[in-house]
Amino acid sequence: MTQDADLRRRILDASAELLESEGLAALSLREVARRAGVSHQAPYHHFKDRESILAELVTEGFERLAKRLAHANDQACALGVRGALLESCRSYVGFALGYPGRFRIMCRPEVVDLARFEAAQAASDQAFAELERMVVLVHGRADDALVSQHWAQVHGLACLILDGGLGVRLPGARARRDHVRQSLERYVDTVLGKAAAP
Amino acid sequence: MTQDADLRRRILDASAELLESEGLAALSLREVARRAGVSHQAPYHHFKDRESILAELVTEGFERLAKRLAHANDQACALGVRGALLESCRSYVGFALGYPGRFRIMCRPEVVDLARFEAAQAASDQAFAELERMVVLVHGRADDALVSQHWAQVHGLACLILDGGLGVRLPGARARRDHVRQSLERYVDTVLGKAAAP
DNA sequence: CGATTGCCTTGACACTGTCAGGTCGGATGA
DNA sequence: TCATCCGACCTGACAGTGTCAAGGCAATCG
Repeated sequence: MTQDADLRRRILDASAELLESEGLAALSLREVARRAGVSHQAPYHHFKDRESILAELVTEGFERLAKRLAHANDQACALGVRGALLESCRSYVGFALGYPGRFRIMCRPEVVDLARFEAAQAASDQAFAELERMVVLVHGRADDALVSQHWAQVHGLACLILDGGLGVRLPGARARRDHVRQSLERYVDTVLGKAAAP
Repeated sequence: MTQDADLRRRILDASAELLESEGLAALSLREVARRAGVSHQAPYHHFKDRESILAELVTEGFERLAKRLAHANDQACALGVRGALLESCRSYVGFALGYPGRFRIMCRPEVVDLARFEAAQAASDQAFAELERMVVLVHGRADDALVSQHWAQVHGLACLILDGGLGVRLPGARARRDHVRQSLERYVDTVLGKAAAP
C-alpha cells in the first residue's frame, strides 16, 4: 500500500491507522515499521524517537481541530451567535469522537510532551486562539475564567464520553450523538442566559 | 519501609508512590517488586496482572473522591446551595490536582478497563451518584443533560489543568489554585443564573 | 575516480509483562 | 508422628519493546 511514497509519510500513515484501529498500546515502532515494510530501525532515520512520531500526529490533529473551530467561528454571521457557538462545540466534541486515538494523544503529556515539540505547541496554541475568538463572539470579551469555562465544558464532555463514565452509560454511537447534541444545546442556552433558572 | 506489613499492601503502596512521584510510565511491575524488596514474580501471587494492581488504586481513588463529594453534598444545609455546589466542584478538581497520577489512571481505559473490575466500577458509580445528588440539589431534578453539563465542567477543568493546555498556561500551584477558584465561581454563578448575560 | 552522504539493514542491549516450574515452612489429617 | 498438601515466595525463561552501534549500498560531487 502506497509502497513508493515517502517512507516518512508512510510511517505516519501506518501509525495513525494503528492508533485508531488497535489503540495506543498496540502502536509500537516495530509494528509500524513492519506495516510500512521496512526494518525496525528505518523509522529512526526520519524521526528521533517514538515520541517524535506521535508528536507529528498530534500536530496534525491540532491543526485539523483549529481549522474546524475556525470554520465554526467564521459562520457567526450566517448562523448567529447561538448557531456558531453550537457549531464550535460540536466541532470540538465531534473531532474527539471521530478521531479518538488522535485526540487522546493530544491531551496525554506522558505520551507526547508538547513542550518538547515546537510545531505541536504552535498548533495547539492556534486551536486555543480559535476557542478564545468564540468566547469573544459570545461574551464580548475573553477573560481567563470565561475561556476556561467554555473550554472545560467541551473538553470535559469529550473526555467523559471517550474515556470517562459517560461512555459506559451511552452504548452505541447513536445514543452518544443524541446526548452530545442535547447536552450542548443545554449548555449554549445556559451560557446565553436563556435557560430557566432554578 | 514497613517491611513486615502485608506484601499485598506494600505492593499497592509502592505502586501509588511510584505513580505520583515518577509517573505512570515508570510504574513497572518489576520496579514495584524491587521497591517492595521481593522478586519480580511475587506480586503475581496477589494480583492477576499489572492492570489488576492499578485497578485497585483506581477503586481506592473513586472511593476517596466519592467521599469528598458526599461531604460537600452534606454541607448543603450549612453552606446553602451555592456554597455546597462550589465546595463540590472544588473537591473534584482538588482531588485531581492533589493526586494527579491516581486521577489519570481513573480516566484512562487503555490503562485500567473499568468493565473488567467490578469493585472499581462500583466505586465509580458511587462517585457518579454523588454528582447526581448535587445536580438535584441545584436544579431540583437531574436529567441526563444537566448531570452531563455539570460533570463535564468540573472534569474538563481538571483535565485541562492536569494534562491539557491550561496547565502550561498556569505555571505554579498558586496560579492554578487561583484560576480554579475564579473559574468555578464564575461557573456556579452562571449555573445559578446570577451571571450577567451578554 | 575516490570520498562523502542519505537511506536503509542487521545485530545487540537492557528492560518489560507474563508463563512454568521449583523451594520451603507451616497447617492438616490419618 | 509423619506424610501430605498448600500458600507464599523464588529462579529461569520467553517474546516483545525502544534505542544504540555499526555496516552496506547506491547516488552525488569534487
